[in-house]
Amino acid sequence: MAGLKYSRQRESIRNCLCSREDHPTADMIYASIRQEYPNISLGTVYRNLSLLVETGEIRKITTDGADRFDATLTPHSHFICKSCGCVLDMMIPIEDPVAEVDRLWDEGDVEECRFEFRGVCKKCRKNKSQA
Amino acid sequence: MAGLKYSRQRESIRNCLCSREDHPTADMIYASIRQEYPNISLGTVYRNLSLLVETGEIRKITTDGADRFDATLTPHSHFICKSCGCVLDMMIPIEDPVAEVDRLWDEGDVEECRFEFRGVCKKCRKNKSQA
DNA sequence: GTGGGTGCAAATACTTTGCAACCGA
DNA sequence: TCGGTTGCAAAGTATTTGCACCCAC
Repeated sequence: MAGLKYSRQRESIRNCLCSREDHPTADMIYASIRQEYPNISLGTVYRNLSLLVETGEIRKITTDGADRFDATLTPHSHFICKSCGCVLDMMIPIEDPVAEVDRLWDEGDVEECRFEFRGVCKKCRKNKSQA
Repeated sequence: MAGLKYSRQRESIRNCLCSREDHPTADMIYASIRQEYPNISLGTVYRNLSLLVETGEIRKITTDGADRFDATLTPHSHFICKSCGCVLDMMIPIEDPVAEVDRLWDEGDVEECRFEFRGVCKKCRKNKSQA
């Protein structure tokens, strides 16, 4: 984990991710950063996102299609809209089942649990009822 | 959903998936079916897996890397090994939080919840301790 | 100066798709 | 026969990587 040098690009990616509420894909971040650094390359965005995931500064959310990234480290769940694909944070507290499951289950060391909810988001519901 | 005609290939894919305990990728299924039908193409495997997911006969599991498929429809959770990437079924009953969350949350209609556990599987734990 | 970081483009991994031939009802 | 299905290959999408140059320390 040593040998991490400062870079404007990485800093910018970090800031971008912290300042937005959605969970952008690498490409969305790329588009955003390009406004400040028109020469940044998509490869650099991917490289830095991977680095930040490794250091634990951000989280990667694997869904259908492109991966999404999240700078909110507070434990929370995600809601994935099956209609538009958006990802929403759910700060609703749900008792963490990790300890209990780790006790009951003999096949591996359980370290983390993610809840993933699927359904239709408010916007899509509204659009549907108008159509 | 009408107009689904029988095909040996689809039948074979269905059987393959039902007979194995792991959660194979399209490519693993392709390799397996090829022993019986050497001429089957990867495209056909993908097409049929999509069809079976649409009709609800199988489930798609999106993880890092290639998608995996699961013929077990009984509600259950998955354990994903961060070391070898294997996916294990966890039949441990966890109270379904969908209703409660749908009641509390105002941003969308919650229809489904998936628990996803991460950690290190038994095999990898063993290998690690031997090294 | 040195090693990590960058832009670029090529390569990779996974999945979808167009098309003509084929097959089940 | 008719329309769904297949094999093949090409295309598409998402991500990674090799390399020469650049910059922070």
